[in-house]
Amino acid sequence: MNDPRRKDAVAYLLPDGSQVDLARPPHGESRVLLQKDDLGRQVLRHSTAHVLAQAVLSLWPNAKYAGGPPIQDGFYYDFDIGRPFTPEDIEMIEQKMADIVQQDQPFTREEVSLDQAAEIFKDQPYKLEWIREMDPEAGEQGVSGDRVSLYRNADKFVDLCRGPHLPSTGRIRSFKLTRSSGAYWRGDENRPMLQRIYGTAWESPKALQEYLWRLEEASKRDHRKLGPEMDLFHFPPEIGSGLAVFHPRGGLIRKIMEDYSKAEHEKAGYEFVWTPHLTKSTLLEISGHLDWYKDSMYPPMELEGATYYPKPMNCPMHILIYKSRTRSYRELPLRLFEFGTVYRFERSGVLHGLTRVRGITQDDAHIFCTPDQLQDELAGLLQFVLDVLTAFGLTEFEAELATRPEKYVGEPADWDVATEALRRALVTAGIPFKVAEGEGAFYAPKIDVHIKDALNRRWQLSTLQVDFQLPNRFGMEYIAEDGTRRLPHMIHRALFGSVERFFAILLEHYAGAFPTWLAPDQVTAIPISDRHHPYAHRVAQTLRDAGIRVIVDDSDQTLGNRVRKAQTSRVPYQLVVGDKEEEAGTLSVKPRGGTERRGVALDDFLSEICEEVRSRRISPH
RNA sequence: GCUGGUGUGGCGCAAUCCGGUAGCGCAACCGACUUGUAAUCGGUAGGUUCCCAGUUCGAAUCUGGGCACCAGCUCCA
Repeated sequence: MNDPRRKDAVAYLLPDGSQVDLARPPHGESRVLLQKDDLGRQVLRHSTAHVLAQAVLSLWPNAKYAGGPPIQDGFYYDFDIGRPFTPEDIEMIEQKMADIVQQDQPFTREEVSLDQAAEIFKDQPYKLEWIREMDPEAGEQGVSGDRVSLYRNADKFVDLCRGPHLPSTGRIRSFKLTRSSGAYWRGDENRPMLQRIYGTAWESPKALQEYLWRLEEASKRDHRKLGPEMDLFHFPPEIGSGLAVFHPRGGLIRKIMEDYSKAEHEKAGYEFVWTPHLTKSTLLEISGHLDWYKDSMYPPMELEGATYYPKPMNCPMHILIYKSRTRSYRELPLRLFEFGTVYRFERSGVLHGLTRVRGITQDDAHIFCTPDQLQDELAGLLQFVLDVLTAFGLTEFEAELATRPEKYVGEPADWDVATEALRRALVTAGIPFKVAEGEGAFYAPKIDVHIKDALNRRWQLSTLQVDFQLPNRFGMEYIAEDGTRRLPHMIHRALFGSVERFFAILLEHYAGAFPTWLAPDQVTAIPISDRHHPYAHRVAQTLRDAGIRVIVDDSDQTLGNRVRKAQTSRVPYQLVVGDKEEEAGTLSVKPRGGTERRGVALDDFLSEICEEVRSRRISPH
């Protein structure tokens, strides 16, 4: 069941063209036909969640049930049965659900008063909590005033619910319970932990199979698996959770990413700075970060009467560079860039491979400008972000405009100016975006740029923030044309977000098969027999002289064995050379995932691959 | 941090429930084969069963603590 207080109610279009508000179905209409669209799926999953709760209640009559909405790809429902669910429990529940579906029980809707609802759910403390909080005046949940809607199926199960539902449980075609785990009641870590069961439901067995395939594919290309397997990086337990080491091949990919990024930043007018990894507490007191984030920072070191912290962000240090001398309006915008590694003590449970680490390298820059320059700077910056991400083969963008949170610093009027500047930049760039109310940082509103990867998963990458607070706190100024001292505006921005996270996303996006320009090994040369070793090495040297990364597999193995290894290693090109090639000075060229071409002149291949690398083409051919 | 789960040669797994000499495949190494496009054959070596305590005649297995990882919750400057 949905949290009745949800405000994101959506309308659902019935087959006859009339609209149904999911929060308030019209009188007499409690049924929606199953359709293969998002809203149809919501209704399906919502109904399946009811069946899940019904199954749990029938197996554990004393179970307390809380709520269970449809979610991306499925649904969940929270319960309290006094202990966690075991895998055997889940199997049993799934079987019970299948029975309920088989029985084709009709869903029916009714309306009762809040008092009647409280009586019906008198043994259900979680339901009662919701009922008590419903405001009869607001009429949010019920049909009107103090009335609230319930859904039953076959008099065997009743739930507080806004609906709508499928006509009957028999309409549920394909579902599967996927996992269970603890979840705090109402998402509050100070409240009891319930046991949540997750499931998925689809309009056809085929759609379910496709979904399960996607899950399997995601797990196959999981960077935590591919990374060590491809010898790119690992997390040594001796160093500690969330602290990765990059191996030569991973380090090379990282270097290529960073080199490209630096070259683009240089072209875009950035200047490169470097700042230390430790700072006295003084700096963080001025910036305010110590007040806000002390709990998620590495603890302080006391030395010679001073207190030092590993830096949790780079911004204040860049500000000190700005402040090192008087700045004129002629110098602005001043753009300071650094690959800055920062340390944050993320809680142990949130760490996740390279996507959530404790040692984070940001492609971090701070732009200081005059108020007049702000708008142009933002528009140019947003385009720069899209251009750089596009070069890495990420081409589907969406953005979020995150506005002032409940806890913030500064003047609301400044926040409004900054937010509006960001909004206009989004409109200029023409990126689809939605507003995330209250999701901004404590000191600034921001734009978050999301990309979609090859499996259609969304990742948040870049962030752009307009900050009036830190310049204030640090007393920054510039000398304006009229000779007066003015407060500069400050833009925080990162494109990759974190190099580690971006690395992981690329690894998963490409399933390890990096475009040639990023691939640590670009070519494998395979001599057919011992007598072709010299030719293979000559070919390799010619390519290397042109900057191509080549390995020669002259190991004592059969040709088939070495070809297989080259294929499974995801190297973009394999070159097989034997008598024919050596005599003619040619190659047999087989691109990763393509078909071989024999008799290719070495020079031709060389210019092809060099052009491919130069243009950063995504797939080899 | 919280709830639950997992931890066995480099990798993937078996033996764990019910305590009794830790096994298999791949990879590695050695040898033979000299190959025309996804796994040649034969042999060898490799283990503090995550760590520390405890129970026991005996612990990979049971108990306690720690570390690391996994799923989710909460958090994410």
